[in-house]
Amino acid sequence: MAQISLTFPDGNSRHFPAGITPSEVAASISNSLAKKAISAYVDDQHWDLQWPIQQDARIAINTMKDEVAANELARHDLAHIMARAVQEIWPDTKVTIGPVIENGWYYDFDRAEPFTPEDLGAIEKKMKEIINLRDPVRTEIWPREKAIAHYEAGNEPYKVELIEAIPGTEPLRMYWHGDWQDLCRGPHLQHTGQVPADAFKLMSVAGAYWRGDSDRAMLQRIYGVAFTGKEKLKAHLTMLEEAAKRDHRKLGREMNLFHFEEHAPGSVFWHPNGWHVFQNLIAYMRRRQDAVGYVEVNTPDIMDRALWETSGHWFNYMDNMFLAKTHDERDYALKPMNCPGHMMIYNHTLRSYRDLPMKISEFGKVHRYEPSGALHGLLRVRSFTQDDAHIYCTPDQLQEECAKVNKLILSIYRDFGFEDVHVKLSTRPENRIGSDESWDLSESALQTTLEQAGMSYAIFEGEGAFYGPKLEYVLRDAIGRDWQCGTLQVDYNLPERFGSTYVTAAGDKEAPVMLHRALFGSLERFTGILIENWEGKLPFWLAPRQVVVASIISEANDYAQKVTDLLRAAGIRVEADLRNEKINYKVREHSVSKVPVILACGMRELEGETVSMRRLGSKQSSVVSLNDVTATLSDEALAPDMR
RNA sequence: GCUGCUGUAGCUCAGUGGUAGAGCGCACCCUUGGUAAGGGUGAGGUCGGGAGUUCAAUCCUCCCCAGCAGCACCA
Repeated sequence: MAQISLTFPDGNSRHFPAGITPSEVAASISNSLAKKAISAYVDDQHWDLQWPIQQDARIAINTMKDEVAANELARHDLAHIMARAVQEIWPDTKVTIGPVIENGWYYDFDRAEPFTPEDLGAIEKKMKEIINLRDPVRTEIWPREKAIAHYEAGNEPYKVELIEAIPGTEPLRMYWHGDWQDLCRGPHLQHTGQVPADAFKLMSVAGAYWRGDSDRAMLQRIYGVAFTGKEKLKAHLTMLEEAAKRDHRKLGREMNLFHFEEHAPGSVFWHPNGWHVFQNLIAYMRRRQDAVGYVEVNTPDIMDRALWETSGHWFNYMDNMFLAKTHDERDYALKPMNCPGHMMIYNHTLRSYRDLPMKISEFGKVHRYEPSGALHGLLRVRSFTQDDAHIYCTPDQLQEECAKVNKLILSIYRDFGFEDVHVKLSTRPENRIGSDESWDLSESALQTTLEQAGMSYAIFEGEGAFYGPKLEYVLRDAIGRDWQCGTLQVDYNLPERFGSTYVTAAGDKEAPVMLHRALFGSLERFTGILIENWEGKLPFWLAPRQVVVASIISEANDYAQKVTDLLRAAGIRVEADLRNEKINYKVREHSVSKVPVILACGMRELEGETVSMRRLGSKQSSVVSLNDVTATLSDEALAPDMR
């Protein structure tokens, strides 16, 4: 029999007969390892204990102590166990797919009746019964015809479709958990009793399209989470509760920042506090852009159909546009993007190569009719303000301009505490315009930018815009959902559509390359992300109310007012709280509304010309002399770029 | 847009086929209290909108709107 060589993590190799399984390998090492083994990594591939190994490989045997492997297996087995439970309770249910995801798994079912929250409890109970059976898990490779015939006989059309989509060269693997069978890549545990019966929970049920296609059937997806121990499950659930507390929609209400109305779905009513943050962000960005040579413009919100036809939006973006009918004979539309307006400004005069690169920025409010189900607080709205800019440059300048934008965006994110930013590079889609040479150029400009900056990034093949590739800078919300914020896109298309040119040194006319870029992305979304990131505890320079001066007894009211006036004169956003309330009450109220600094004034402070300063989140207060307090706080009140 | 759920006072939520309740907040009064809720009194609701069933609808049915979770979408 042929021999193979398996290399263990300690570097030692041993020979085994070809076709040996990890289970047998473990047994050859020790009885206890054989008992404890749950799976293996074979050349870094997660390998079922039952699968034979046919060639030389590196091997590592996993036990329950290998958390990554243990979680992956248990979650996968739980998906099967859940599907089995569902089919035992409701035999008419058709099964589809059930993959492992972060923290757990889901499984999509087709069933006429919706699952209710009570059903989840019943399913969980049934799952625990199945776990207690300690049913063995076994696997076989089946020929396609047999598998298809099996699922046709069992009236499981989704499985038949899945098999038909699998290339004929790939083996079809079947798994059994007891008598319940599923088509599955594996690997799995050895019996159902190995999954942590006390460390999983079914979380929710929601709709999901079959094969992710909105033209196809809507299935019911049940989500579950599972961990290697019940403490870890508990910690996860606690984390979710904590995350819910930093939801920007909740904090926005508590901090009186903004609200929404059903009369304007997806559009923000900014309250004074929230608008202050918003304007502060704009002021910051304006300074950052001014410092590197941008010029700011403003273009109309409503423009004629003809412009949108030229830009291509009228035919390509119509479904997402708000239209404005007027009493005259003209069709107008609210701008969904600022680019066409900037094209008008660029084209208004003859441009020279000496003018380039030209960086036109606008805090432009755009309107997009987003699908109702997509709306999500400040993070996905129908009207929003972009910190938009378009950079017109020569092809020779492209690389350098991309690098500058990338550098600027990272520097800005750092100012807001975002150190690790996920970057996606989306490349040419199938439906695109422009020559392959121009795509080569623009993709490489973006990729080179990231490489030179030493950044890690993910490539999304074919997900670029039809006119050019893009970089997307992604930030995470409180519960781990990703939101695209900044973007950098290369565009050869729009300058051509609008006939934009510049005069070269030789006196010829050539089309400029255009970069679209937004750094915050949307002021609305960025504000929402900031609120969640800081749990509402905005840094001093951004906080709408920076200081509240609270009197402790009414005799100190005049003094508290004097302190307030002093700080206000120094440019601090400050309010006096002279109400007839206890200091405990005032401290609590202003802490809840996230005021960064509370200055308490009683008789002691009055007599000593001091204040008692308490920072948000601190239990302690410190005595600061009146002379020092203004200087300390004025310094903190400066934005990071002004320090 | 799709599937499911939700919509009662400014907020968080209870409740009933006979037109409504709590806590917080708000107003007023008492209280002058030293760092996360002092006490009392009071005001406040077309029970998301429309239609239907009924002697009677906030409650049951249907349609619409909005929100929540997920999916799809996101130039």
